[in-house]
Amino acid sequence: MAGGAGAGGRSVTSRALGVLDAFDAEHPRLTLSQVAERSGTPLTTAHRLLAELAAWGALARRSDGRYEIGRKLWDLGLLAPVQLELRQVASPFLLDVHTATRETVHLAVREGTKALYVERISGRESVPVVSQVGSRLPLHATGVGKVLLASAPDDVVEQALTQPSRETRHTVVDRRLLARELAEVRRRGLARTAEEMSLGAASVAVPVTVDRPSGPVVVAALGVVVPAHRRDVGRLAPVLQVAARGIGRALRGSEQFR
Amino acid sequence: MAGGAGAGGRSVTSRALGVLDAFDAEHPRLTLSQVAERSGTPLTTAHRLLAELAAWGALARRSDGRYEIGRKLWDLGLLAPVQLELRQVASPFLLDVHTATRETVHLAVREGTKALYVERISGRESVPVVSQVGSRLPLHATGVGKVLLASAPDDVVEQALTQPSRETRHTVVDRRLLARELAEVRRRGLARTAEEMSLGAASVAVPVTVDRPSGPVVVAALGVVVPAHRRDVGRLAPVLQVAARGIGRALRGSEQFR
DNA sequence: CGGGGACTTCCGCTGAGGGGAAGGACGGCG
DNA sequence: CGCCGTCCTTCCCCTCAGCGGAAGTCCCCG
Repeated sequence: MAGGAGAGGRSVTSRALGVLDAFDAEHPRLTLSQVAERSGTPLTTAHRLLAELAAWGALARRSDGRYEIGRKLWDLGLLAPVQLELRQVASPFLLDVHTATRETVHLAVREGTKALYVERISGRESVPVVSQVGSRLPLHATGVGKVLLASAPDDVVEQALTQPSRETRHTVVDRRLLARELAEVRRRGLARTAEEMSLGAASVAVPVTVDRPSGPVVVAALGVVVPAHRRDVGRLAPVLQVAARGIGRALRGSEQFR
Repeated sequence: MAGGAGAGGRSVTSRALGVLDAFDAEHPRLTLSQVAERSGTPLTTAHRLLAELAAWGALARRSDGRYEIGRKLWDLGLLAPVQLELRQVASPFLLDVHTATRETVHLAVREGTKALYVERISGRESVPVVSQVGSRLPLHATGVGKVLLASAPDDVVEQALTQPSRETRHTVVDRRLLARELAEVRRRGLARTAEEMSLGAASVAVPVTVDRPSGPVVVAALGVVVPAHRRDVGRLAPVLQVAARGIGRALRGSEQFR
């Protein structure tokens, strides 16, 4: 093929994959020109690549001309063993928590300076929240995030406390305050937030810990999101802690998860 | 690029995607040579493509040399709006059914002559079953399958009843018998199976119906899987029916779902 | 009715990529 | 202990797949 020398310089098989990179959680449906722009691919090339990918089933083309991820990538994606073991082991426990609370339950792991939500259960009466399986949210503004941050290496904490994003008017962005909160989380083994990520929602989260020869390790965080006005938030902690301990126990002795 | 003239003749951007085709539910982890063989790609080429895909994050390479689907494809796959609306609307109802029964709950749609499982909830005490989100199981051997088949067009029924696969020794493979069962399913609005897909598991399923101007249309099937020895299977039907009706009602007025 | 933005089709030139060949790295066997 | 079979990796030359500029089509909007 020619031209490749142009801008960017993807080395990955042609630009095909670059085109897929244009799609993300904020941009799940794109028009031809959006894809071309976002991926830095010349329009003509993007046009052909999209057509090929669509023919293969990786993308689907809607009647309005927009492209979106298709069945084939969905299928392939489901085969990815992302935290597979953790999710399988934890799912029943999340259900238990949901049954007990009727609220939205989350399981997240730390990925860099983000909380990656790997499992989620949400009922009809639960508060609507942004998180979905696959979401990555900031560590400093969510319950599970604070729990994960509290056990993260210093350099990660350092990064996370540098210019924390303001998500709502309640987000704690003061470095000292956040540091103090983290200490508190470590001491109590429990994190709380109140409308720091989305208005109307509060959360409680606890660490999921596995005992290793070298000592206990936090491998995930388990949390519930409740309406901000709910007063009995304290009641939720014990339920979470029991579940988290159950998960930790169930994980022990199993393969590694990472 | 050269050689392309070889066997096969993929027209999709190089062979890169062909290589991904080698991965499926039965073969989620493959070695280089397996990929090469399964995709009909020369070993050398497969080697390079896998390396490129791995560098991009589409694939991950395990320490044992096997490749598996990586984080990137997982992310992309989650963006696919496969039955998105149906799943979002139905999830809370599945939770309700699970809460009431403590058994594995499934939501499936028909895809050709297969039942595609689009949502699933499974608790700790539930019977272990093969189905997962993304699984495709035969229509004639599962509860949700029978429900979907009962409302399928004639040619699909025709195909499904031709050489039905034998999954266990209890699978009904006799054409007349299956046809009679379908009639029964239509009449009662309810399907049952007993160890037809996996030993030890029985199931009950009902259709999820949406009222259209042209009349009611079955858009999905809702089912539970229970231990084969459980005697009160009849008790489950009402729960399912209430939930199915709830889903149908919630779906009405919303966009279409294919 | 004319201008502009978005999409589609064409096609010639070229360097990206196909894949044969050869070179490790194991591991089992005689 | 050396030989051979299997699997993975590296090299590199030749070729045509595919890049992308240009021109054409559609449709909306003023």
